Amino acid sequence: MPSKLFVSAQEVAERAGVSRSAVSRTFTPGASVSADTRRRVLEAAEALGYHVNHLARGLMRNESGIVCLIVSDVATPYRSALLRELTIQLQNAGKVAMFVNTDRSDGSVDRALQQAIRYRADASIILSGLPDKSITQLCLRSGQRLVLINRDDDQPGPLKINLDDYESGGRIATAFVRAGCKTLAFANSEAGTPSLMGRERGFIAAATKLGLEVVVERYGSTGYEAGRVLAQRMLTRAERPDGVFCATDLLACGFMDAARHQFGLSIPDQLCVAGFDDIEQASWSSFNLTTFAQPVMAIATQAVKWLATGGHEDEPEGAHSVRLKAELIWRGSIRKG
Amino acid sequence: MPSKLFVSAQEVAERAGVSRSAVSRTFTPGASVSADTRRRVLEAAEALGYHVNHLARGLMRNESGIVCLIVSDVATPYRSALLRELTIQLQNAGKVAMFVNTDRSDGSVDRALQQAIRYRADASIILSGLPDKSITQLCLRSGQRLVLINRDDDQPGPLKINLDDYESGGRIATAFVRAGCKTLAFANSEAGTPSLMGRERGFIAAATKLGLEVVVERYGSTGYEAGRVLAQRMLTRAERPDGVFCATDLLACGFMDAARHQFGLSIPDQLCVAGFDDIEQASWSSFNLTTFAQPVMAIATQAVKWLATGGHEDEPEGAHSVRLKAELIWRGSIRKG
DNA sequence: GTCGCGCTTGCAAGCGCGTGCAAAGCGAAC
DNA sequence: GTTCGCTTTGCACGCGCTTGCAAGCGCGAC
Repeated sequence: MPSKLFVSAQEVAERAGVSRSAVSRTFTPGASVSADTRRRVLEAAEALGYHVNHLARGLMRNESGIVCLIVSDVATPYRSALLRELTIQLQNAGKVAMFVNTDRSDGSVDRALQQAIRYRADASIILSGLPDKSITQLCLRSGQRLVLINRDDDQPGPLKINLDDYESGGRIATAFVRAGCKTLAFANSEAGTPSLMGRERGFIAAATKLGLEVVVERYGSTGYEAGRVLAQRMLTRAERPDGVFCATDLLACGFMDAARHQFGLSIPDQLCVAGFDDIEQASWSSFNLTTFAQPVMAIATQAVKWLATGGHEDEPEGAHSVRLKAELIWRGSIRKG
Repeated sequence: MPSKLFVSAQEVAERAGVSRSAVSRTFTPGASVSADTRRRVLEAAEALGYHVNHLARGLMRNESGIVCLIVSDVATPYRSALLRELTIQLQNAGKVAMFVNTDRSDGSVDRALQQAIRYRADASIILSGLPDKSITQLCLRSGQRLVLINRDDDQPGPLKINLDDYESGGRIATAFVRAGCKTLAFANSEAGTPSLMGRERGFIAAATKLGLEVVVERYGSTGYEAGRVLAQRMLTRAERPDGVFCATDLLACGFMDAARHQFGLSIPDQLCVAGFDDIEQASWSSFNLTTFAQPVMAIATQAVKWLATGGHEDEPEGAHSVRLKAELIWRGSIRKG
């Protein structure tokens, strides 16, 4: 099957009339090669279609240039947006992204991390789930860096990037009160991740401080369908809420669609809604959703920067954790105060 | 920095009291190892946290297990759905996905393919753009398989997966006529890819055959905003179209939103709309869009199957090209005939 | 006891590359 | 002409792994 193999540095060396090390050095930034040999090597390489074998290089340098992205639900707007930003910035930093899909099953993330280890990835970025402690230990012992995004794990070593979910919950509660809402509600999924729960707790805390109670309902995933179901449940209550904070934009979209088309409610006149993530659909005029923007770019920048600098072990403990601010994007789903 | 390295087969061999080859064979399916040594090796490996180095294995076997996915606009619903399916199926086939983002710039795809070559990927799957002929030649010469999805290139060698775009255009034209539409229109982007143009040509051909003219307007990308602009242009015409086929669902979403919220039109009573892709949003009740479903699963299956079988060179030429059918999903954006 | 067969196992070569080390080349200073 | 210092170059080793080959082993048949 492998009829013609790839061309090796040896062949380039022969064609250029130099030694193999000269070829190697030509493609190693900072190595000592005269301008003349470099030119001859490059010509030969071009003619033969030579490309450095990064598998072999990774073997020698003990640094593969691979960064493993571990994600579930890639097809989701927020996830794919973050993925996009991460891969672009990784590419700019000279790394290449390896992509591993996870599902909800036990050990799924662990298997993904093992894949990363097998390919000697320089680092892994985890966007979903949480790996077993023994695996992360293995990664760190092996010299592999780890980044946890919105995962809120407490073990030392990995870089942890989180948002101010709790504070955001508070800010939006205030906005609802200003808009004159009397009955608040929080629509959450059953996933129970720290970010979702943070938003919930912050929202409830601020609302009670402002003298209002919050009805909380949790159901299903963080997707559109779950939002519809939550609307079903909440809008048939005796005391119908008139200000609903949905834990994600997708939930909010489902919620709004059900509220309008099934319950005939007008937004924001009869019902105020807010979401979280600022996915593209939130800006569509069918939704025009007031929401918090995930600082996707900043998240990616932080992650890549930490990887590029090698993530020094000796830096203060606090530096392993970053908290970013989610910006409130005002649109039309909440009445003006 | 690399304080503790990864554990190697040598160390496992020493701990298990066997030779290094025995370790290697234990992790090579089909190799000859006695049950006893296998057990001892596995125990030692477990204790030490050993994982086969796939860089080194790839070097020997001349088969890295890496498949490179080359995509632009990952954050788009259709693209991310396809990406998801591909990665899942690749994982199930024992491969791992390497992800390279491209942009609109010249040579972007070529650079991506070079990355694939550097990592000695077993194959590359191209979802966006079209590489230079010289690069694809290099890939094929190097023994790297190539899959082009919806790209419609004519050079031999790569597997080409396409849809029946032309026929789909025809089918939807008939549907519009049955719904009693009098003035048809096609809303396209300026991208001009073969798939988009195929839909356009098929739609026009069928419509003229049915005795109707088609207004064609092209603008911008294939996204939501372009759809709004297209609506702006088309719905202000003297002869306003009452049946519009949008080249993609995102265009359709933008078009519908503008038609409703800006022009106060009711869909499907005053205006029938159809799209293409069947992204998740098409099923949302705000849109309830009649559209063609990309056979995402079938596309991925075909691609992975071809890679798994090694894509024999000696098979008949026709086998290098696959045409799949886009299923028409009936929803509520076209009146019943 | 001997032979032959089949299964295991270790040896050693080599995949393509980076890099330390020493030799070579070269120019300037004496 | 000799010496010194710097840059360039080739050699050879090793990264962690697979695999052909031949030796080792156990066992039944003769």
